[in-house]
Amino acid sequence: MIGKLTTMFSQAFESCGLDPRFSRVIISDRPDLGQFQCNGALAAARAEKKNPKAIAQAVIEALQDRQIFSDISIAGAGFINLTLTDAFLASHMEEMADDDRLGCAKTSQPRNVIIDFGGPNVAKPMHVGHLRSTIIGDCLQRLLRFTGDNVTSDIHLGDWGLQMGMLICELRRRQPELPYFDASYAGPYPDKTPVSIDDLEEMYPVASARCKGDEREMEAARTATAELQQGRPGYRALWDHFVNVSVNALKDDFGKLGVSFDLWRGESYYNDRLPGMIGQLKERGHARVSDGAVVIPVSSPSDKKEVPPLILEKSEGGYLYGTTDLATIEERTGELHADLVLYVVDKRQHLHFEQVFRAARIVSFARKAGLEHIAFGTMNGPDGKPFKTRAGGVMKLKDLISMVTENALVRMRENRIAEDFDEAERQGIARQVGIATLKFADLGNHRTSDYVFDLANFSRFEGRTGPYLLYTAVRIKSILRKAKDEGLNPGTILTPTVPVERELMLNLSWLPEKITNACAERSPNYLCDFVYTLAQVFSRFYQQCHILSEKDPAVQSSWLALSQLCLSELELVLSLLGMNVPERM
RNA sequence: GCGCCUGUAGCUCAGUUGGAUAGAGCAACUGCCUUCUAAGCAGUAGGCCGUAGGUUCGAAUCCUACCAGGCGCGCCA
Repeated sequence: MIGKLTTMFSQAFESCGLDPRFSRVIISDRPDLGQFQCNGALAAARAEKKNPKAIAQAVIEALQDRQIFSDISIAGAGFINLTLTDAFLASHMEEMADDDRLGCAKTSQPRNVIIDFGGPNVAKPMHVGHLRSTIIGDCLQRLLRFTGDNVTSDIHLGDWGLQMGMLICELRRRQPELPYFDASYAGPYPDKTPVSIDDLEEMYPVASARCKGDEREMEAARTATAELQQGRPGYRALWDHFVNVSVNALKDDFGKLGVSFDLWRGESYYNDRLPGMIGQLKERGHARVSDGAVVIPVSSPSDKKEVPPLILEKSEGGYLYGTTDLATIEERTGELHADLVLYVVDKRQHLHFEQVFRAARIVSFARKAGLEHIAFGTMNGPDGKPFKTRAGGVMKLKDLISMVTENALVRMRENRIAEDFDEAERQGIARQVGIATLKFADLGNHRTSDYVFDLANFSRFEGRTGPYLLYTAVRIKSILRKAKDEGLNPGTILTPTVPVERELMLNLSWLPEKITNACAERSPNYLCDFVYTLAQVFSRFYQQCHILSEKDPAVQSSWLALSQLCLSELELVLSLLGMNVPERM
């Protein structure tokens, strides 16, 4: 709808000899004065040094199809307020309801987009810190796919860094007799893993602390990492076990969140191309040796701050994650033909991406592709510091999910919801409610702002929450089901009979632009805002217009159609946010 | 030290490219379930948008300075 109106205004601006970029129509923030507004006359007046009211007047007169408006007026300094006729609004609803994409066009120029998110590490359990990257990234892949881009998601597993060396050393300390550590052993190595996921999760913090506290241990870990990266067979065999065990556990976690990836590549995937890449970059004069390390200088004279070079190879021979990141870009823009690569990563890593992106451009790996760091804020505890559990550790994602699911079950029992459903269905509903609580609490915040991780936020069922949205959608499903049982079906959408119905129609008409906007800004919270407002308006409509007992059959079938459209929008947006609506609850 | 980010109701946060009277939710208070699920709806109250200047017809939004907090700054990821 906004698109339609903006197009009309663009033409009007142009025919008045004005720049059409001023013509944007927006949702009115003075609903008492109009449903939509165009403030472009004010901006154009400044550019043209003319009277804004006169420009507004001229634009209005140049407008085609004015019969769709019941009111066009100029107010204040030159605001143009617009109100649609009820007839046009209703016919627009019909149009949306008839379209299986609800009026949301697919892009005519699909891009190859790669989204890199999740970012879990081998041997480290997924914790609440991974939540944001995962659900923001997943939302973006759903969104861009819906708008027509060709999206590939890649988990980019952290399977190749120093933590691997630490783990190798830690296991060697504990079980030195294993064949993996014997350099003279010729194989074959055992098929059975020497460690479980629980072992790994327990070992990593111990190993990490030991290395931090002891320079010799750290040195040993670095050496082991370098040997692994150079292909020492025993270490590679051991590493395979670490990775397999971790990936199985990760698939389980991501499965619970309803998140999937097209590619499960890790840093190790690029290992073989690193030496060649570095050699080539040295030859081409982009990389040079500095303090024993191989680096690409990326600073530029216009920098306000000092930008350190990107280190490709450490002085003792190991690679860093920037090295694989650079190789990854070469592959993504080359073999994978990416037009756009999104990195959904904590904003504290901003400088790192600045370095990597600059390096990629300097060495021409970026080609014409856009490289974007989709930064998000840090998750803090109530004390403003990174979140810790009461015991002082980080909370595992697995435990958080069980907690929200359990909370949902408790609430269902209290409210006597789903009492007569079978156990499996009740569990299913609790899971969906739990996940919706979690995702909405997170996605509802603006991406870049830090936020306080408060367990209460993830256990709330009233107000602006995921469960409220599911509840609203489920109530609509229930009405439609009952209507169907009585032989009542959605029909033609008629002009509104009460103000709240008109308001519902207006909100429904905003969907396509809200989606476009969320995409353009890579901001899931715009979708959250929209879907919450829509649910609120529907709830008011639901309160005021009793559908099943409506006497006038034409009005009743119109209301059913409107409810159906509302449900379709809710389900669409919730699915983009990664939430499923139960059939009943 | 340099750089980046944040500061909006008691609390948690929106505010979509400078617009008219700054919005939600939670918490508080008042009403509404013998009609579609009360995880709901209606209403009351709550603000010097960190502070001070500046640009503009117009600023929470842009610029400058200051205050407060967070984060980052060459061989971790």
